[in-house]
Amino acid sequence: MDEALIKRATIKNVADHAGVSIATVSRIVNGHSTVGEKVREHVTKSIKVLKFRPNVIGRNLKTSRTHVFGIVVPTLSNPVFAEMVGGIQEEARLAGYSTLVTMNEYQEGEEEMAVETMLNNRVEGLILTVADADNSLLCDRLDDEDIPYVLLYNKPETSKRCAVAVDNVAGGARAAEEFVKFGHTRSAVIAGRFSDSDRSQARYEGFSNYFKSEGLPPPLLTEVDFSKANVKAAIAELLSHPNPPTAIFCSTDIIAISVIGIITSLGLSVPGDISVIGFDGIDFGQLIQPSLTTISQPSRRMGRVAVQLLMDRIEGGEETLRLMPFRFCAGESVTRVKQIEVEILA
Amino acid sequence: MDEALIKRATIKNVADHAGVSIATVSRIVNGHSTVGEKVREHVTKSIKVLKFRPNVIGRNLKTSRTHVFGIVVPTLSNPVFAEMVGGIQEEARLAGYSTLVTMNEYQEGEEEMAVETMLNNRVEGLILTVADADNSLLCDRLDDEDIPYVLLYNKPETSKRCAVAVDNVAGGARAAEEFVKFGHTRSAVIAGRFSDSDRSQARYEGFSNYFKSEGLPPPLLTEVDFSKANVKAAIAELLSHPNPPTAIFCSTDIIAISVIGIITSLGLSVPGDISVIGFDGIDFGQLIQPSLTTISQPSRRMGRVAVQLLMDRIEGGEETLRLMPFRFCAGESVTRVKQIEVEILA
DNA sequence: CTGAAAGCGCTAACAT
DNA sequence: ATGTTAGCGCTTTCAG
Repeated sequence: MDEALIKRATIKNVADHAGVSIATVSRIVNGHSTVGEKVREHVTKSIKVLKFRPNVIGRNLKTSRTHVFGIVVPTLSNPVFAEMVGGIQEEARLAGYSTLVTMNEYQEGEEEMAVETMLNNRVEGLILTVADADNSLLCDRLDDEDIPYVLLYNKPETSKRCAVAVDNVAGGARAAEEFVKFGHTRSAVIAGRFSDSDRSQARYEGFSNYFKSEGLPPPLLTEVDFSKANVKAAIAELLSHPNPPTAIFCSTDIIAISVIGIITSLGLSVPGDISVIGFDGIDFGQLIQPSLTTISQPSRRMGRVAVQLLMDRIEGGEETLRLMPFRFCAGESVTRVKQIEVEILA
Repeated sequence: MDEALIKRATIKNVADHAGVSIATVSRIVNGHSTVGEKVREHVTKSIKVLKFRPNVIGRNLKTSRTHVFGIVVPTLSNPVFAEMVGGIQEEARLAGYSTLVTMNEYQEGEEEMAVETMLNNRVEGLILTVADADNSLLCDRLDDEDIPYVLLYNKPETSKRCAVAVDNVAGGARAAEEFVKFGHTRSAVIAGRFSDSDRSQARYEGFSNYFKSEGLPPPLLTEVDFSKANVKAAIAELLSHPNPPTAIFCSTDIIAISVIGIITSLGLSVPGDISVIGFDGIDFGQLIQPSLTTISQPSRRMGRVAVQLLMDRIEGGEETLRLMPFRFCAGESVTRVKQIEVEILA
């Protein structure tokens, strides 16, 4: 439990080995100023021989910089987050930053500790997705301690926290518009728990409002966690209605894919009997049959933009919201409501 | 570009504020030895007031420990890796470790640099999945520099590198056995590029060998990268055969899901016309219709075990291979070969 | 029970 | 062009 850190050559070892001062070695390692050609060669050889690897910890302590960002996501098992982390890393690496990643699996407790650790490690900023952007203890503390951070996917409404997000309400409305365009009047929303995700709630609102504004009955709402059993029960419940919905909007693609699988396994057809729209735009949606119609977020790009915004922040930038465009992605999971349905209604 | 690190209270500030020495503060922060009750209270208050957060960098420099592991995976977009990273983090956190994660997107170049950065940051060990365990420049360097690491998913054959993996050959054979049991004789394998994945190759071998050992014709092999277009072409090619295969084994679930989608969209049925088996056991396989029959790896647990093994290593442990059991996961994507097929052959 | 002091590996003035 | 030196924030003997 003691000397886990591998014993490695220090800058002093190199200096001694090469017969120069540590300052010279430092200069060479960091490509600074001019160093005599001969000396440079000589020292470079010593570095090779001793397998010298500059100890970033020493440097960090001296310079008070770590070049590390922290990332906090609910889970990596949802590809939408995995993708965004990929984008973040791409951009961060370009800027010379590494990333400390943590997921909270939708448990607020873990989050606390993980962020604590990150802050103790002096990450220079954080990128995170929280349950509720306007009402987050974590963000409160970050604000209080003046830690630069940017939210990803969250779109704060009442607070003016820095964020990169799509307009979830508009996205939900877009889904509704599509259903209505195809003649659907009886709809349902299967959404992730509102208490776990402000996005889920916003998407529902946008969807619901559109139906209302068209004079159509409001959608039936079911909140679910991400277990399949849960979704199954929700579907069963919906189908037991005397006049079941012909269109289901899901707050995430994972739920939508699950819904399609369940409906199909029940001997019904998507979109033949029921049309489905998801939200996120994960790759899997395009792999399955029928392919998923969805409101697609540019996750990878959002990750990259978040890094840029975070770096701006650190430099004192003031931009607070970067709204990203979502894209309606037409798949095969939506179709015109059956004529017979229309007749029955008439 | 200069003072990105937030100015925070140091241990000295706390000491001054509380009117004690920094040694005392340190003791309290680390819960060491006995400290007078009054002093402790007083100092604790100062810590609160000044929002003191111990600077781990200083500690790391002093103690030569970082409590950080590095993780290198090909991609996070494949849930099998996302899941394993989840397992790693769970276990690592329990042991008081954080993790620096990097993905190489199957590009060897990025990997080099990322690992370099990790080593400079003095990670205490690495957990990685490489293209070819027995033939990896990265592992060579790690060996050379005596950096503790454990491979995950890779199962070294010729080298005795430390690894946590399932028996991919046996897994492939298990898939073949299932097909044969159901009367299939003409098979195909759609596998990830062997040059990208030694697992892919091993799974193919196991599958292929089983067929041969049963006196059946060897499977048709197609290597693909992870683009859908690629898989589509592979399927088209297979179906154009005069006597196309009735069973397809895919080296990963992602490929399998893609294959099922494509076959279905072609108007054929899985498993009605063609049976499919995947490998990995990702959640999505159970979400789709038909649910995927697959050789499932305990990814999350493997991640946890990898952490344990890595810690053993660091302590001087010698264990080199932890073989994990795969689980045959029966879905709905496999069925008995059609009688008519059998007749045609007869 | 508490304080003084050395030093982890490195960078960046400041000398020369 | 190169060397000297003072810390960065912390832990940890060693004294008292």
